[in-house]
Amino acid sequence: MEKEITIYDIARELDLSPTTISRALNDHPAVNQKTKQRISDAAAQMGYRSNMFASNLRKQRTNTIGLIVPRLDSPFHSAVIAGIEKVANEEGYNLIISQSLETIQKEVANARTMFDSRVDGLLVSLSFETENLDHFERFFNKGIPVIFYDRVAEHRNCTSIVIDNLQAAYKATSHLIEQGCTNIVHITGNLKRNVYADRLKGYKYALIDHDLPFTENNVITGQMTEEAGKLAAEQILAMDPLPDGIFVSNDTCAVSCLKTLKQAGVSIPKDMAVIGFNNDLTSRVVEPNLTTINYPGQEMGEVAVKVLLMQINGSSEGIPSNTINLRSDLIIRESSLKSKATTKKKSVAT
Amino acid sequence: MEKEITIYDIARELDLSPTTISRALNDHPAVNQKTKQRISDAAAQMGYRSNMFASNLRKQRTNTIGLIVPRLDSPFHSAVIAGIEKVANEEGYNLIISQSLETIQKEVANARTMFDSRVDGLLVSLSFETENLDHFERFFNKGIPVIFYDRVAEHRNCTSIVIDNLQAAYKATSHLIEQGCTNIVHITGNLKRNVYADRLKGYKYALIDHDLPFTENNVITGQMTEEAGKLAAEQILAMDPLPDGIFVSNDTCAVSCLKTLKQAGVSIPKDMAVIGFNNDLTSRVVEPNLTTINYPGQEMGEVAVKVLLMQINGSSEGIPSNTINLRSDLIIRESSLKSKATTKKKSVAT
DNA sequence: ATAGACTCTGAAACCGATTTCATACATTTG
DNA sequence: CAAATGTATGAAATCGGTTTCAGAGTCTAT
Repeated sequence: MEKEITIYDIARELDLSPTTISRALNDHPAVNQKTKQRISDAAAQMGYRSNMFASNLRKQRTNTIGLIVPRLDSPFHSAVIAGIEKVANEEGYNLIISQSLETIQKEVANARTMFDSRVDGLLVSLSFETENLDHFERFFNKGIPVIFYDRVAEHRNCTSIVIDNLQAAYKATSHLIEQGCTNIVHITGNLKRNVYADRLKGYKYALIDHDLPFTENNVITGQMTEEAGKLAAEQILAMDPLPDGIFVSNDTCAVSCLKTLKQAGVSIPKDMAVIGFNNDLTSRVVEPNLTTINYPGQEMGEVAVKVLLMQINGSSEGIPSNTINLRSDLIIRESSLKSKATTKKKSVAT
Repeated sequence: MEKEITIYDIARELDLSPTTISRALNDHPAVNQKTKQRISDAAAQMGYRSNMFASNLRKQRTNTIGLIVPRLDSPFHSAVIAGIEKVANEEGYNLIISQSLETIQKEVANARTMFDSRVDGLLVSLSFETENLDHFERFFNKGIPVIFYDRVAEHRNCTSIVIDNLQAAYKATSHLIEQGCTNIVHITGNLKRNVYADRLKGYKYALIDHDLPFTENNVITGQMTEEAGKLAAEQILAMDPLPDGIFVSNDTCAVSCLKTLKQAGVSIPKDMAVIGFNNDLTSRVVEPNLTTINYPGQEMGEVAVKVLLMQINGSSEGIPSNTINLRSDLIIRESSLKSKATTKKKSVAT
């Protein structure tokens, strides 16, 4: 186990050329079956392992995909990463991960590192601050596939993986309206990001379609953190009249908001019905249990890698699709049920 | 941006040898300062980027560290990974991540991939199933540093990063006893893993030191998942007499157990006081809020990488320490307060 | 003045796999 | 039977940095 075995050692051992060894190990058709078997056996017996660097250097390919996420310590992104790792691993690809911590500066630096690491493809979920895609230009120029998921941006030759945020928000808001809410507040994140912009639209269209007025004053934007939920609750408590429904763009924030409202003596859902987004564990823990949108994180990760690998291997010819929509569900729990209807599950996207 | 620039291109441009270019870019002392500056300027201007594969191939070093975790979608491991990524990134190291999904079979496969990827060092938190360290032998043999964190195992030349699980569990259990509990159940995970074995010991010693009997029947082992918490609660409800305190080895499981007990009509903390472990978000959401051990995940990740990098760079000579203990705190909340003491924070480890 | 030390630069070998081009031999076809 | 086709293998160039060894030029000390 001391010295590394190379194809030259195997070649010497079997009295063949390195060329043939290389071809045999790559299952090249121009090598005799019996020879292949001999070589394969010898390689295993000698404890040979391919040197990826020599191989990559020559092939100009790395078998590595890069991933840039806003935060690693988020339930949603953890689920996505778990899905990504699973598929990448199965397909024999390495995964390099880095986080932007929601800043454009780190996102740019990460993109550069990924580029220098010569990843074969890149998966990205954008930071709050990102305004444009200049830092990915080099990838586009070199034809390295880039796929955006969840927090996406439009680009001529990039595929995006999302859920139908507009429709999900529309259903959530409509559900509140059906429960009798007429004055609904929406708490959401940075509207530069499609996920929040689309949810706002869904909220707005639902109001309009049900002949309820839409007003900017009922939209609170923030960081969507635990802290932000608390602040939003305080803002809500200062409203006059008080709203009777709240639709929040993520569960962490929704739960913290709900808790703060409760502490202030608001009865949920009687005084105010609340809906979150993501179906995190906390949505099932908080009391009352939180109505929310089930967001298929793991599946989103798996799909993203699969599509990326197809693009890397050039086998995505027939599939021009620029945006892939995953299904999401409205999960109705106590926090939104003003009427005593039985809990049910509604499917809202394609 | 089409063709890649190499040091040969720069050499030709400046009428120097590739040798000098290489040395200059690596800040080798034997190159004149002015020459270095010229080269550095030209490199920047020409858009040069080093080819890591050529470099790695020659240097037999990869600037990459590997990470094997049980699950990527766990709040604790997410925090650790965030810490690891932060430091690794700052120090210019790439990170390759894979998950064992708690199986020995995947852990072995992951270790092999990491080895073939020639990582410079490896960080590992063991799976439930792992019995021995045979799959890391090749790393030991080649002198590639391996560091275990959280779920660790003893090995002559491996450093471990942990918290003092025994002491934390001892304090948690003692706190329950101080609150008047005399019949305490302990819910924990696979006792092959140090974290669970040590917590069991801490629980046991606390009982003994307070002259309370220890009995196997009060120890429930399981998968520590949401589901496992529910099952444990059912098992507890079938006990006669019912216990008056429960110490659970993680928050997810504790919360689910607490919820199930509440639904069955048990009053928390009056009938049963409950303590968890980890200080996950859910511990602050559940009602009553869960007393728990604060577990410094992010810090653990940061320390683990720092120590690993010291070992990689051979600068850890003076530091023989084989185990590094991080501080943890008992965070007292409502779920354990039978008496109406004010909430306080106790520090329990060094 | 000259050996010895010091500073800076370059030629060429090297890391280990892949790939192009050539070739030797066997087999098939007209 | 000669030409064409197919099969199996190898020599050598290549990917792009790094490193060893040698050497040229400059400076210090005896």
